[in-house]
Formats: sequence, C-alpha cells, structure tokens
Amino acid sequence: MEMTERKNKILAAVVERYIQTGEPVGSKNLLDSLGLSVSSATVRNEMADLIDMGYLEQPHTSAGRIPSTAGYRYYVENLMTAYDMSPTEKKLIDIKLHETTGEPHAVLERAGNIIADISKCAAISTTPADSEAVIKRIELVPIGTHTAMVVMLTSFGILKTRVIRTDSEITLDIAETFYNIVKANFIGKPACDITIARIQTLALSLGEKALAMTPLLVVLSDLSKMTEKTELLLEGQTNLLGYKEYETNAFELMEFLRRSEPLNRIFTLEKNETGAPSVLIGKEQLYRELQNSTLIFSRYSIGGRQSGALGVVGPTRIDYARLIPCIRYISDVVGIILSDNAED
Amino acid sequence: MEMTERKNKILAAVVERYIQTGEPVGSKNLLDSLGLSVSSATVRNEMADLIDMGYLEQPHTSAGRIPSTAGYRYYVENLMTAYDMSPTEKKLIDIKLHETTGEPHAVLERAGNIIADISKCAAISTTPADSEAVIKRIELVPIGTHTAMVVMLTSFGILKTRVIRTDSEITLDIAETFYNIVKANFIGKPACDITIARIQTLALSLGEKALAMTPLLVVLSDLSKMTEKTELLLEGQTNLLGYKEYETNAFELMEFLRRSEPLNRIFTLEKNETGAPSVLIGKEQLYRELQNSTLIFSRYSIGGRQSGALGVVGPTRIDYARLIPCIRYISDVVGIILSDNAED
DNA sequence: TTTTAGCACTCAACACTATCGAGTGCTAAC
DNA sequence: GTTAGCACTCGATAGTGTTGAGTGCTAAAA
Repeated sequence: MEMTERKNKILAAVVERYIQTGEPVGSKNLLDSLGLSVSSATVRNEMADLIDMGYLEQPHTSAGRIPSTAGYRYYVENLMTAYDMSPTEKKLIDIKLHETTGEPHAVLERAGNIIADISKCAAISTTPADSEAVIKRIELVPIGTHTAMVVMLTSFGILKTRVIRTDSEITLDIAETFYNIVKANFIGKPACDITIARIQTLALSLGEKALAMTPLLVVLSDLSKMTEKTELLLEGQTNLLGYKEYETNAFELMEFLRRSEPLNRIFTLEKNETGAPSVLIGKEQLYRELQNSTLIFSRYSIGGRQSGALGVVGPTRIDYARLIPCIRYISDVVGIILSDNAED
Repeated sequence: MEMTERKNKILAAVVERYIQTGEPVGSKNLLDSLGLSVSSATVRNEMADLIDMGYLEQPHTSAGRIPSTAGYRYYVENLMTAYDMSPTEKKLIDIKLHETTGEPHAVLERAGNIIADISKCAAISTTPADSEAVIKRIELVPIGTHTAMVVMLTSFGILKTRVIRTDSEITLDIAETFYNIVKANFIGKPACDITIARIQTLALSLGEKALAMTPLLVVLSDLSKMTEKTELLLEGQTNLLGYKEYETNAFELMEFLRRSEPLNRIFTLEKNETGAPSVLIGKEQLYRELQNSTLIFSRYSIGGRQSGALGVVGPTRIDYARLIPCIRYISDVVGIILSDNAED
C-alpha cells in the first residue's frame, strides 16, 4: 500500500495530537484538527490502512490510535515541519550559555538546564573527552610547603587540575626537576602515554629524588586518565515524573540514565555526518530501558572535531518538531563556546 | 497521663515495626514482636492511651496505629538504642572516603553516595563556605599568551580556580604587577573585601595598565564571591521513588530539595552544640514540602569550625537508630579529611 | 484496680456487576 | 470512493456485597 497525501495528513495529525494530549486519538476527535472535509468513517478507513502499514497502533479495540515507533519515524523524516526558532529565542539561549565561565562542565550544565526547561524532559550530556589528546602544557603551582596544584592542559583545551599533598617538601629544586622531566617526556606527547609503567621506569632513573617525584608523576597519570574519561551530566530528571508513561517505571529509567557506559555507547555508536541531531525512537533502541522513550542528541564539535554529546530523553511522544532544531542549535553554540575556550 | 515502662515498650515496638513495614501496626500483630505476655486487648488499651498522649495516630478507625511526629520524637530521644557501627563498617566508609582527591566537592559527593547507599534515601550535603574566609594565597598560572588560570586559596583550605582569556597579552610585566597588587591589597585580608567597587578604585590608580589588569581583578572578585557561596549536592534522589509515601508527590519533594536556599536556611538555623546530628521530624519542620519527611543532618567541622553540612532525607519512618550514628560518623570523617586538606 | 475474653462495629480492599460513552468495523446506499 | 447508520467493543466509573484486620466497649476474672 502506498502513502497518499491524505494518509500523510492524517498520520501527521494523529502524531501531533497525541504528542499534545497523550490520549489515543479517535476519528471524530481528529476531524476538528484536520483540514479535510471528509467524514469520520473515511478517516477510520484511512487509519485502518495506517495500522496495516505499521504506522499506527491500537491499545485496544474500542480506543483511538497512537503512533507506533515506525509512525514517529515516518513523521520525523517526512511529515514534520521543524519549528523555526525565533531570533529572540536563540539570543536568550546564547546569553544563558555565555554567562558561564566557558569551562566544559559549567557550559554543559547550563545547557542541560536550558534543555530541561524547554523540553520539560530530562537533559543528558557528556563532557568532552579525547583518547588522542596531546599534552600541551603542565604546570606545578605551589600552594604550601607540602601542597601543590598540578595543572594539565591538552590539545582539546581540556584543563584538569589536582591538588596534591606530599610527604617531602616541594622545593624549588623539586619543581625544576619536575619541569625538566615533563618537558623531556610528556609535552607534545599523547596523554595516554603517561602510564604507571612509564612512571615506574622514569622513577628508576631519578635516584634519590624518586621519592619526592613519584607522587607528582602519579598525579599526572591520573590527570591524563581523566582527560580520556567523559563525565555524564543529567538535568531535569524529575521532569519525567510528570508523564503518565513513566508513572510506574520512572525509577528504572532514571537508574539507567545514571549509568554512563550505555549512554556513552549510544553516543559513540551513532554515526551521523549530517550535523543534524540523532533521533532514536522507542523500540528502535538497543536498550530495553529506553524502548518506551525517545532520545534526541547531537555530538558537539570542539575545533571541528566531534567530542561530547548533549541531548534530551523523554517519552516517545516528545515534541520532535520543537526539540530537534533546539538541540541542534544548543549543540552548535556549545561547540562554539568550547572551541573558543580550547583555543589559546 | 504518665509514660509507664510498658507504654515505652509498646511505643518502641510500634515505631520499629512501622519503620520496617510501612504498614499500620495492629494490636495482635504487635504481640509477636513484643516481649510481653499480655493480651491484645491490653495492648489496645495502652495504644488508646498513647493516642491520647499524642504519640500515635490512626489513619482510620479500623486500621492499626502509626507513630505521630511526637511519637517519633519521643522514640528518638528516649527509647531508641542507637545502632553500633561495627569496626568493619567504619573501616569501609573510611576507605571509600579516602579514595577521593580530598577536595570538598569530591569528598562530599562520595559521602553522598555512601549515605544514599546505606539509607536507601536521598543524601544532601553542602560544600564548605565561609563568609569570614581570609585570603591566603593567589596565583596566576599562564596557560597561553592570552589565557591564564587564577587560583585563590582561603583560610579554610577552599581552593577556587578560574580560567580567563584576556584581550591584551599576559606578559611577565602584567603578571608581576598582578602579584604586587594582590600582595599589597588582598593577601591576609577577608575574601569579602574584594568587591567590584574596590577594584574600580584600584583600577584608577593603575594608569595604562588598568585595561589589562581589570579583567584579572574582576575574576578575583568572582572567586571570592564563590568562597562565600556553598553548593548543594544531592545523591540518590531516585531512591525516594521506592517509598509509597512519595508515590504521589515525589516531584514536589525533589523540586524542593534542588533549591539550595531553604536547605541552607535549615542547616544554618539549627543550633546544635552537642556534635550529634540534628533530627528534624515530619511536622516539626518549617517547610510544608518536608512535613512528611525526616531530615537527619550534621554540620561537619573544618579546623574545629562548623562549615558545611551533610545528611539524609527520607520518609518519617526512616531508620533512625541506624542512620543517626551513621551520619555522625561520616560527618566526623569528612571533617577530618577536609581539615587535613585545608592544612598547609 | 488491672487484665482479659467476647462481641459488635468500622472501614479499606477486593471482586463483581451494571452503565456509559468514545471509538470501532462493517455494510449498504449514495 | 465516500458516507450514514448501526451493532459492537472495552476502558472507565460507579455502585454493591463480602472479607478480614483491627477497633472500642463491656462485663467478668484475676
């Protein structure tokens, strides 16, 4: 069976109506919002066809129709007219994002707040990570006689710091040795090169200074490990409690969202060259816990390179037309801010 | 009416039973867990007295009893035998807390995880803040030609950093001027002295260097403001979804917990010299949103001085005997770790 | 005076039934 | 191909009866 213009109209109307109300949509009910001068019986016939085609579902015989996963998919790809964000709206988002310090964590947290606010759903994001990061700079900032802060900057503009207390005093001599080692061994090299094994080898060649230096070098290995690891941020989880689709199983979804591995997996698995957000709808998804939800996300780019991701999770009847452009825009702005921040 | 030994026993049994099951406790039901050889009728008579005295409540005529706020209060203060944490248990907590970097945020996050895990409720904590903090040290770490990190350390061992990008290059000369200004004006002074007004005055005296210096000084004012502001950490919120007392209004409570002002207000208002955790039960509380919950918290001390707080929020039938000692212990350990961290 | 057995009473929870109404599929006429 | 009409379906809602855990009260026993 082929999709006709009328079927398109009806499917779009059902999807939009259902997104609004969350109630199964009946034929009569639909007539109002439909610009067609046909009877409800005709609409019913068409809807029956749409069920055959797999785009609609019926919770039970005497109820209206709701869109199936395939129905949403068809809607998103063929029927939806993306909401056009007004300049004022964009400006507001710009301002809110620029209010932050520009550090990835802060920017993404703010982005999450904005997304949660607009979508009334949960926002997710991951901080940028780069397994191929190159170390640009390492600093040792003395804070006390036995305390110092180690700062590591990588090619991605990711800045990690760690305060360390040592048993032996941090003298000028120690600091100098530290800088020498760092310059000779780490600057300009991949962060993943700083392994414990490497440090042990280095320590051997340090003689009596090994005792004082090792803790400092171990911190470097920790920091480099941190640049490879992303952090998962969640905002507006509680918004989900308002939807009746999550009445019984909000807990399950929320627990799932807290686990970073599966989400990271989803983000990295999804190949998407277009720059448009990825949309994963209901049953399309790999993880059972997400199969009655939709995930809209976009990987943002720092310096032209995809790094972290940000997006929104909600019921399958999420407002696609509104949120897809919105996630795209926020992802772009976040990318710009973080790229700026990464530049020297 | 006076409390007799038997009334005490019965009240304690009702409270403990209700904490376990969440179901109203009936007279017959109670006989098992009660070490008394009396009939259910006697127990009923006693329970009727306890209702008159305000310690028990009845959801409806033909149901069992549940403790009232006053009942819990009496239980906590007179009847409860605090759970004695085993050395192994303590050790485990020690280890988990020491695994962190020792920075307040990290330690408290971990503490929150532990509390959420033990209590199956939500953990709350606030990072240390000190309105009377004195500036101990300020550093300017060059990162690029136009980028630098400003580091501020205050008397509380609170370390705040901020990366800044400037229009004018950060030369050695600029850095030197910065250190001179800082040394002359800020080191050893209260953090709250660094106001925008003060900076404007300073800028006037800097002549042509004002343009380059002002942004750096403004960052200092931001950082000093940050040392005064605490941050609220929440862990294990989703645990609350498992309790039927929050079936309908989990959203309201969770939204309330996200707002830091009221919680900070509660923490600072509560005077408690004993060192034991504060326990705020149900209707005793100021905020309507907490009136069917209990809050157990303790202010931890850094360097002998009360700063932030940490604790747990759950239904009024929270496990007092277990959690009060637990919060106390964790608060002590957190205090020790953060004091260590604050020391130079 | 305190305790207890006994009994009538209460009320949430549950199962069952009837009714309502939004929505359906089908058919025959347009 | 469209539509009016009609019988049908089934969730939701309300009403009814039953059950059972639990109560308060009373009068007798301790």
